[in-house]
Amino acid sequence: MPLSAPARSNPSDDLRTAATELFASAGYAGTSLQQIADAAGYSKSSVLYHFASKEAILDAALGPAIDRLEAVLADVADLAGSAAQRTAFVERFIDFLFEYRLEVHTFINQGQSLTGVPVVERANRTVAALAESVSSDFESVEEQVRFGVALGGAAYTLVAGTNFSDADLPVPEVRAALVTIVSDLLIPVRPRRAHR
Amino acid sequence: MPLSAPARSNPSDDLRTAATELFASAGYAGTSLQQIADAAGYSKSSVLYHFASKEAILDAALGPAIDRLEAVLADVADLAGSAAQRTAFVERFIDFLFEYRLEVHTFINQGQSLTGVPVVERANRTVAALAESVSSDFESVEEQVRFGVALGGAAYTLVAGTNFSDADLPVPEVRAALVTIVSDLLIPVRPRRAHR
DNA sequence: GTCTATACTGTGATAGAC
DNA sequence: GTCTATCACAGTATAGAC
Repeated sequence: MPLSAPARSNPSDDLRTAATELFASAGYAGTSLQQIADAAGYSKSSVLYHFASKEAILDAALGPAIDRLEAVLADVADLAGSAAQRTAFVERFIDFLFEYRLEVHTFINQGQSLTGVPVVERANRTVAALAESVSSDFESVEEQVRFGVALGGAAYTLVAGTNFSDADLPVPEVRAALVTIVSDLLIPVRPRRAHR
Repeated sequence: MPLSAPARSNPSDDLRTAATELFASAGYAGTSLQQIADAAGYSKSSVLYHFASKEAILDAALGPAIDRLEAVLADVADLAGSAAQRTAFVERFIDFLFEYRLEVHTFINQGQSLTGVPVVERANRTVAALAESVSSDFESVEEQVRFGVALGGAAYTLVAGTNFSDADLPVPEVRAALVTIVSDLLIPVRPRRAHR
């Protein structure tokens, strides 16, 4: 590997990036190998040289996000304690959503229709572990629903850009608002946070 | 029309129902006319006798839900006032989500990838009107994010059944929990609701 | 590593028999 | 109204030239 290597990514990364964007915007079933090839500037066959199949591309697209979520999870596995620790966890989780919003979008919106695909099953397991970490046992239905609304709502908000939402909100403010809202939703004993 | 007509629906309804379920579970792009035909017990050509195109089936699948949401919207158009009125609106909205959860699922999860499809654009306009009705002008980013989390979170929770959620929660309790949670999220001046 | 050419299957949609 | 047969095309994937 030459020291003065150009900044350009390798073909696999180009293809993975293009596929990640297309899977989020047009859906996995709605994206063809030809579209991925065109977006990355290769031929359809080149795509299948770098990846064994379309499913392998999905694997490469979602894998890093799951790795990152597992890392976040490992960091906070032991802390179930103070409110400050929980807030720190929420912040890290929201940051994860921002960093991997395309992958989260794909999982949230299409995970159900991709049941049985190994990488999606792995993601399901990781999210289940996350749920257990947040509330080691859901004591009430409302608590469980709160978790679902917080996760689904936050993930959806981050990604609803081109939908009915007016979109183009300032990122720092959205992040702060989400931290507040998700914290409120997840922390059962809720000392009111000052906001505004 | 004979008075003693059997309870069985007409073919168009059978096909529309089958398509609604398949669009929600496998996605619009992931559902073929053959699958719809098989599910309803007809041939592929019969499907295209009752509907001019695949897009026309999507139209028929989503249309009634949009009609219903518009009705809910019309009922509460004038009331922007008391907290009790807002709670009544939230209850009606949650009931709408339950009644049309398959259609809402399809719209929420795939609306973005179906940009340009007339029925989806119509749904986008209706939801935009809903947003304006709830908060005629979003005064802060947090308020706007709250709306997104409430809508996306509630809709997602109702539908996440086969996903990471353990599912199979009792409907009445989920409904009550959602009313509480969404009310908390949407009502800016928040006198704390007692729960549990 | 990248391409063209090709195989094969499934797609949405049409024509026409019954 | 429902079907079989057929169409043109796009889908994933493979083979082989360069």
